[in-house]
Amino acid sequence: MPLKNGSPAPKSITAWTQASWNDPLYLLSRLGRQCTKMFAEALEDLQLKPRHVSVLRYVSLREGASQRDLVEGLWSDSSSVVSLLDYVTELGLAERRPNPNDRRAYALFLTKKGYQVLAEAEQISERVTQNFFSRLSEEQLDQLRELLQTVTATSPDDV
Amino acid sequence: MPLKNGSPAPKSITAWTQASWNDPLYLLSRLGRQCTKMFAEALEDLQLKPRHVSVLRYVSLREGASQRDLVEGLWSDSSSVVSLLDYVTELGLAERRPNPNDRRAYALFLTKKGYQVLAEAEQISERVTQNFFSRLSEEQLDQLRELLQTVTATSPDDV
DNA sequence: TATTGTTATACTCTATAACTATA
DNA sequence: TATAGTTATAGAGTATAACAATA
Repeated sequence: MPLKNGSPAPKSITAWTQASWNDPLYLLSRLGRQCTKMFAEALEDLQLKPRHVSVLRYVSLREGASQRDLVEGLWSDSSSVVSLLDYVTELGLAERRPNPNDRRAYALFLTKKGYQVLAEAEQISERVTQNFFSRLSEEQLDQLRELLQTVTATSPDDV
Repeated sequence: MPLKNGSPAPKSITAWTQASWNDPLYLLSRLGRQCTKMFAEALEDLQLKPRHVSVLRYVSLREGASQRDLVEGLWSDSSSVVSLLDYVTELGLAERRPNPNDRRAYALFLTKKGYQVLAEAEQISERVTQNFFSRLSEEQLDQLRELLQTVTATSPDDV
């Protein structure tokens, strides 16, 4: 039986899911966890988690960034960033170099291997994206992306 | 500077966010965590977490359900369901009654207070929804809901 | 006095496996 | 032999506060 908003829930969906079927908060929360999990599984061969890919991405786009920059960029906290960087550094993907202008801070760089692994991770990301959103047409995926961008840009915490 | 797909990233967005600005996987994952956190904070006065609201919702729509039903419906596992139910039961919101047809299983019900608190939680959910998606028009929110429904219905794990 | 990075710690969530009582 | 529920436990993720070195 169709509900007030949106499409009727497919038969395969459980009664519970029907209850939350029109709740965008629930849908977003659930899909967020689900796609993170899927991405994490696809990354296993690279010994990386999605958060590590975020670190590599960030550093690749802002060579010489400090850990403080990472904290703000990753929507994270300083102690988490320490261990994320410890990890990718141990894998030989990133380096902490001294910052000549501020002896407290590091200047972060990817190694050659770091760039290679990041490229592989990005390919995996695209594969997972195609898989996860396979039921959407290209136009619909563009639409979804734009809507999510709009919400992201204006969420209370902001970015 | 506009990127290949989607809208250009707003000025307030950090360089890092620009990097992930067109990655629907990242957007979904980030917004999912963010809205869950926001909902959790709004629920503090009721002493509930989002997962507890899911439990109440589920039981309210399937009176007499077993814990096993909850496990499947909540995309969870049996031990988590035990503690979630312990919690809402201690708050006097739900009851475990014996199932007359199967002495291994419970039949779950909400108390009168459970229904009242669920109603309050649903109001809070609507408030958070309005707030979180405030930049979307009603039509856009409907669009987003339909897109998320489409993705949900067909994700590999399925429901 | 404020900031960068580190360590220690604790709390929540999630996942697993072993167990009981019933079927 | 399989299923409903429980317990114990361990791992990941997150958050906080205290601290050292430097600004």
